[in-house]
Amino acid sequence: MRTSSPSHPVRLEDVARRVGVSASTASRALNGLGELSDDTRAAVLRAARELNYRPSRVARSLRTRVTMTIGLVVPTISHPFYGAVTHGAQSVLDRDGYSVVLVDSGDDPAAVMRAIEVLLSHEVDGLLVCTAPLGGGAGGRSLVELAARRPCVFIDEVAPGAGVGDVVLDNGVGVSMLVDHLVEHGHSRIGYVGGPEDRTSGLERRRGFFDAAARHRLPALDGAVREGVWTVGSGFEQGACLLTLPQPPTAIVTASAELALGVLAAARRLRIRVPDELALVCFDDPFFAPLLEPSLTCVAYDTRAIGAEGARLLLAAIEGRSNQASETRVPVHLVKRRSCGCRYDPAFEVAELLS
Amino acid sequence: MRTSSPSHPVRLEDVARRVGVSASTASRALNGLGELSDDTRAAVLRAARELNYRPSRVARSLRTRVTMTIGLVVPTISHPFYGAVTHGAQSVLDRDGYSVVLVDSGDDPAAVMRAIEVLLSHEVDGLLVCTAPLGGGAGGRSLVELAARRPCVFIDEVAPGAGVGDVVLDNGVGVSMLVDHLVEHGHSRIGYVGGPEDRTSGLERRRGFFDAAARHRLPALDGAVREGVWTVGSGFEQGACLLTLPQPPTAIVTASAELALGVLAAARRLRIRVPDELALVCFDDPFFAPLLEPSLTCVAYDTRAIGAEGARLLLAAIEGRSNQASETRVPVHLVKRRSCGCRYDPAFEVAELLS
DNA sequence: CTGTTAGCGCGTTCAA
DNA sequence: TTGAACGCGCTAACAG
Repeated sequence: MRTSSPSHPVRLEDVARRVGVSASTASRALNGLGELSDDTRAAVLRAARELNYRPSRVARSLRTRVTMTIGLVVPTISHPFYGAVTHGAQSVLDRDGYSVVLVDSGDDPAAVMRAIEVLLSHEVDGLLVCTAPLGGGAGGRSLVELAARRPCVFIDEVAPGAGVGDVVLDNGVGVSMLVDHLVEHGHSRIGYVGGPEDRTSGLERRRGFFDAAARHRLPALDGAVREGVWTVGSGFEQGACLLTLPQPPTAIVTASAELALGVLAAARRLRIRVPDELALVCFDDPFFAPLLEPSLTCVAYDTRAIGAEGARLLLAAIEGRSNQASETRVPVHLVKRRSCGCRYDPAFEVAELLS
Repeated sequence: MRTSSPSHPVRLEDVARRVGVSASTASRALNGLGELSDDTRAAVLRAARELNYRPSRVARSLRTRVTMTIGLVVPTISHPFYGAVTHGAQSVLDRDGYSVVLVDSGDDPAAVMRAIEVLLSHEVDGLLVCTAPLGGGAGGRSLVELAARRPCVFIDEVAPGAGVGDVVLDNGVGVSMLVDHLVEHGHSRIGYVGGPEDRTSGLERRRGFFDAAARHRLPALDGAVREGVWTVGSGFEQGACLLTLPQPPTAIVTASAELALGVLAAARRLRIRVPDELALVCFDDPFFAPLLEPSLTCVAYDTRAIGAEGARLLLAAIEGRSNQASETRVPVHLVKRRSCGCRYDPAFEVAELLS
């Protein structure tokens, strides 16, 4: 049985009375505003500390129309990518006194909408959205409208015309690096396993593959560019298809780590040795990549920086420091290990683990 | 340049005026309270929809002293464990209309305190804390005080005397299962690599190891029980120590997946074959465990269920349905793969991947 | 430099 | 069944 203790045991008025000043003076002292004598200010601060005064944020928010909260929408917080994005964003926001209201919406566009609605109803000062249907569709329109109610930054997703900016990985460049490297190893029959193409990352990575293939004038292989979902199981299925083709590719690029794991499993099942009979490389650099057998050659990037940069963009817009929408591309780089056919430096291997 | 649009374009009063009733009547209609005629209620609801009315949660919160938010404190949101806990908690809370305010505090007790302070200042209705110094210390006391201001459930941490409950893994049972299984394989020289023992999981897992070792009357090996931190690098270091002992163990239990990966790397570096020369098993079942070479025998559990159960406990306390603190233990189970020396069923292997 | 007043938007008395 | 009045706790406008 809980005793119904008041949520605000000590109010500003209590502090003021204790010192013998008005509430507005106490408010000024605590917020460091206005001009007032040093001794009353000190007295108020002391009284506040003695009484263990904590301002009510909701009362303050009602008055100032500022909640000091940011809404964050992610499709799957349990995925390390979004976890790291969240970490990066949260640390930047926290430094500026903002708190994060998190909604794990899943991928369904309708759920994303509901998530944004909920966040707006909490009167968040801004929105960080890590998933969104691409513009143009029915969902796209209303998303634009929703996002217009508050400053909004899209992460890992370009949303032309909506929001105050977006921060996206250099998807095309990353996949190009992977293809280039396979070509350096002498491959020309290269397959690709991608993700859903209704979203930026799936779309841009596949485009990156086609661009690189065209640049190197690689032969177009029948059925060697496949689209799956972002899971190990899907990678296994698509990989098995690719590897049982009449003329299977000698190398495969995947659009994510999970897809690569699936392809690796498929190769093992078919007794195809990696990298001797099949080179395998992927976008994403999971922390266990050096420990796979063979260790996985990857395109790596700073996931936390994505969230941090998104948060910075958003804060700039909220605080009026930014005037126009901006698109930030986060750089990626190639990490050569053994699955591509490279020899792996044992010293580097250990260094990677200890980092 | 942002136009300073009012954050609440349409207020309850606007809806009321449109229908021609008082604000209090409109409030009653929208909240389904009081007794009022069906037609006015319908008219109010329609007007609210037409005007696209959204109640101001902060105004409501100021009045009702309920914010419909729950504070969640995690040490590292980018770790899949806390990501999954968050996912589980969020989905349960969302179903009941609560939103999650997330703070990624890190491990430092002082930072955890600050996180809780921030959440309390936002007047969250309850707290879910995934990390906490064990009671007794200086931090323990003030934590108890902090947690007393709002219903609080501890996750993955027992906090005797604080909060309305906790939900914790069956740590001891899990480690016992691992030891039992190694003994079945004929091992008696078993080493252990654990995590920091200032927290529940590190402590209980090590105790579980000692209990199981005593039960099986295993010989006590000098320096074969080691304490590290929860990283791959630490596992590597501790594993290397263990494996270069004059009489190294023939099997190693680790308290986490990261530690196991480190030990695996150390074994490879020392050219010790797993499982032929060293059996290796661990607490935690990461999704890539089946794809390691050899695939890793683990203690698995439902991570999301931990968060979900914590949320349920908290909601029960908030809504007054629960009367006393309760401790929930989440069951664990053994997943046999190849690193322990078992033969791995290929059919099972594929089934695991596709799940 | 300080006090008084008013009101953010809502829910909940009390009275009709 | 409905309306008028009040106040949650705070900050901003205006006076002094």
